[in-house]
Amino acid sequence: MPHPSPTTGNQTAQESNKDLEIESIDFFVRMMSMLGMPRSVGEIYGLLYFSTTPLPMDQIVSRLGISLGSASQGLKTLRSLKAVRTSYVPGDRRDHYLAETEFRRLFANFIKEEIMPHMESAKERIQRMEDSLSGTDEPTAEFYQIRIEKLKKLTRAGGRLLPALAGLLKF
Amino acid sequence: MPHPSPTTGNQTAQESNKDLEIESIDFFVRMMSMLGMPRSVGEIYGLLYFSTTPLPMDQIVSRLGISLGSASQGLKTLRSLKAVRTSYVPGDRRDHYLAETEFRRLFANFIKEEIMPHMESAKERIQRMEDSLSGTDEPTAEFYQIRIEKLKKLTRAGGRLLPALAGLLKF
DNA sequence: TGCTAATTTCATTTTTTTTTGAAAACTTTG
DNA sequence: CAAAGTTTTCAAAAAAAAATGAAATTAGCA
Repeated sequence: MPHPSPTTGNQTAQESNKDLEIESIDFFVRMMSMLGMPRSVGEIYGLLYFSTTPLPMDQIVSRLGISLGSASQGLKTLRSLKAVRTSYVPGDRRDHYLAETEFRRLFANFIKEEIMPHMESAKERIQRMEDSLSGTDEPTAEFYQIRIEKLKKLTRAGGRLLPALAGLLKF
Repeated sequence: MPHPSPTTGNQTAQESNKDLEIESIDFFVRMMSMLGMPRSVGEIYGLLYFSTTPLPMDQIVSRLGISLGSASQGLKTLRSLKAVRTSYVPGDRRDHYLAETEFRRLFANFIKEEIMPHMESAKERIQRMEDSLSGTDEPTAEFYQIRIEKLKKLTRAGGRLLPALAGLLKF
């Protein structure tokens, strides 16, 4: 089973603990998929999470057996979530990636980037509901108004609670 | 545009406010999809949410233009989330569905049913990580131990916070 | 500046998820 | 208990999402 260190001769630390790595990848693949992220994103983060050294993309590709495209795309996603960052390695032209492991920050970022924008458009949609209701004076108008009010409360609660969530995480 | 009441002659209240209905469906389709639910589930809930009367499945089918299979499957999902319930309508053999609108309860249920089971298996996976680490005495063992500890804290925090979340929703 | 390694992009393919629709399984009632 | 109405199930089709890989782009270095 040939698995030589592709460019740099640096692999000793990661060579062992294959089991750990596998469990980690498994763990994050599931975790990420709960958050609606594709498999490859979980795999990459899981690999980096237990890596003692920053890894260049081509090592991520060869170790995970995924394509260059997936790796590039996945790293882009992880970067935008601030879940990985690059670290400079002298004498190596490639970017080396490192997992960001402060979950509180990661979580806060996820909510801000992925959830809150939806809350905004939800509010607009509710506004449109009210507009479509105004001018109606049928007997059921009150029923609709109550339902709309519930949605408002829901989005209001969400809009306040979600950003506060990360702060509640007492890691 | 033929749209006769299929079996019962009861449609007056819903006939109007098509706009409201459309916005509602749109709203819940997006909301549900954020929670990983298929489109049809959001459509059904969105329709029922602004319906002044309980609706039988065949009306859900014809109003949304989805298949019987989707409707049956979607209602099953919504039932299991306690997001809809059936109400008895005298002289009608069909089940009539009603949206459950207490979001706090819905949310609590969602967390219990859809999220917590994953937390459990996450804990098992972390346990396996620790097992695979024991017996190693390489210099990097401490690094791994710290990472594992972080995961433990994460799942612990999640396991406590998530169930408490619904309680925090001050609707 | 020109050359090459590294990375990104994106049309295509593959995989996964969702929907459909028709058959099977119930259920009520005449 | 049969017939008609209702609901569920599930194999197949359709749609959506993700992965691939090769071409295009970018960036580092001589």
